[in-house]
Amino acid sequence: MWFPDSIFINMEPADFSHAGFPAETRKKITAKLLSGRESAARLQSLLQSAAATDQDPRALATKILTSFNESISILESAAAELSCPDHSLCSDLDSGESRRSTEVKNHLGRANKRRRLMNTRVVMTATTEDNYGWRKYGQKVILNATYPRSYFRCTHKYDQGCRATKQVQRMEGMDSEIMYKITYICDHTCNTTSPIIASTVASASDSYNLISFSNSHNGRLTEGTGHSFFCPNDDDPMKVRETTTTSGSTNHEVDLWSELKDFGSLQTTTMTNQYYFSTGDDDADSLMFWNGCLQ
DNA sequence: GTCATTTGACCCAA
DNA sequence: TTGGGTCAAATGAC
Repeated sequence: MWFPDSIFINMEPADFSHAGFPAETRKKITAKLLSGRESAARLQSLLQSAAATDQDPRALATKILTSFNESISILESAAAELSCPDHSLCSDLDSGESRRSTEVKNHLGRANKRRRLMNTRVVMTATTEDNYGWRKYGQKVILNATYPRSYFRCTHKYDQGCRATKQVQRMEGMDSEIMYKITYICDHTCNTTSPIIASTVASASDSYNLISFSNSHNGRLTEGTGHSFFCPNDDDPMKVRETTTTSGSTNHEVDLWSELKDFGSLQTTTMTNQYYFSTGDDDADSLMFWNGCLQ
C-alpha cells in the first residue's frame, strides 16, 4: 500500500510552556505526542524495510492517528477553557476558522445594506489549520444550500502571486455535528512555511470526525464532503488526478480513495460519490486527515 | 494608519 | 437569464 512518506516531517517538538496550559494538560499532550512519534518512527522503519515483520503497519498507522487525535483534542479542550472559561462568548463558526472572541455588533444605520444583525465577528488568524495564511474575499449564497459559501485566497496572492484559493461551506443535514466542506483550488506557490501534513478537521468543538474525498466527473470536481485535496506536484496517476476548471486553471486532486479503500482499519460508507472515513474510534474527538501535498 | 471582513456589484459561463 | 466566483468600497478592530 502506498503511504505518504512525507507525513512525518514538520513534526517539531511542541512547546506548550507559554500557552498557559495546566501542567497536567501539558503532561497528557506530551505523552500522547511521544506515543505518536514513537509509533510513527516504527512505522517509518517498517516501511523502509523490505523484511517481513510481525507488526501490522495499518495497526501502527491507526495508533499514530489515535495518538495525535487525542493530543489535539486535549489541546482544543484546554484552549477553549482558556479562551472562554464560561463559554458565554462562544459562537458558531461562520467560516469554520473563527478563532478570536467575538463582539456583538449592531449593523443598523448602514443604509439598510446589511440585512442581518451580526452577533459575531469572524476574523481569520494569521495561519489556519493547513498552516497557510488565508484571507476571505467573498461570500455567496448558494442555490439550494442552507449556508453560504465563503471564498478565501492566499494572503500572498499579491506580494508573491500565489494563486491558491479555498472555498469553505458548512454542510447541511448534520445538525448534531457541524461539518464544513473545504475545497482547495490551486497549490500554493508562495514562499511560506510548509503545510502541516496532518491536521484536524476544521470544525466546531464536537464536530463529526470524518475524512472524505471528492470524485471528479468529466474533469471537473463534482461532489464532496469534508475536504477535497489538490496537489500539483505529484505525477503519479495512482495518487493524483489532474482536473481542469472552467477558468482554465489546472488543479490536481489527490486520489486517496484508491489508497485508503484497502485500509483495513478504516470504516467506510458510501453516499453518492461521497466517501466517509472514520477511525472506528467512537471516542475520538477529531480525526487526522492528510492535508497538503503528498509527494 | 494598517489590515481584515463584509457585502453589493460586476463578470462570465452555462 | 441565472448562478457562481471575484472585485472593491465601506466598515471595524487593533
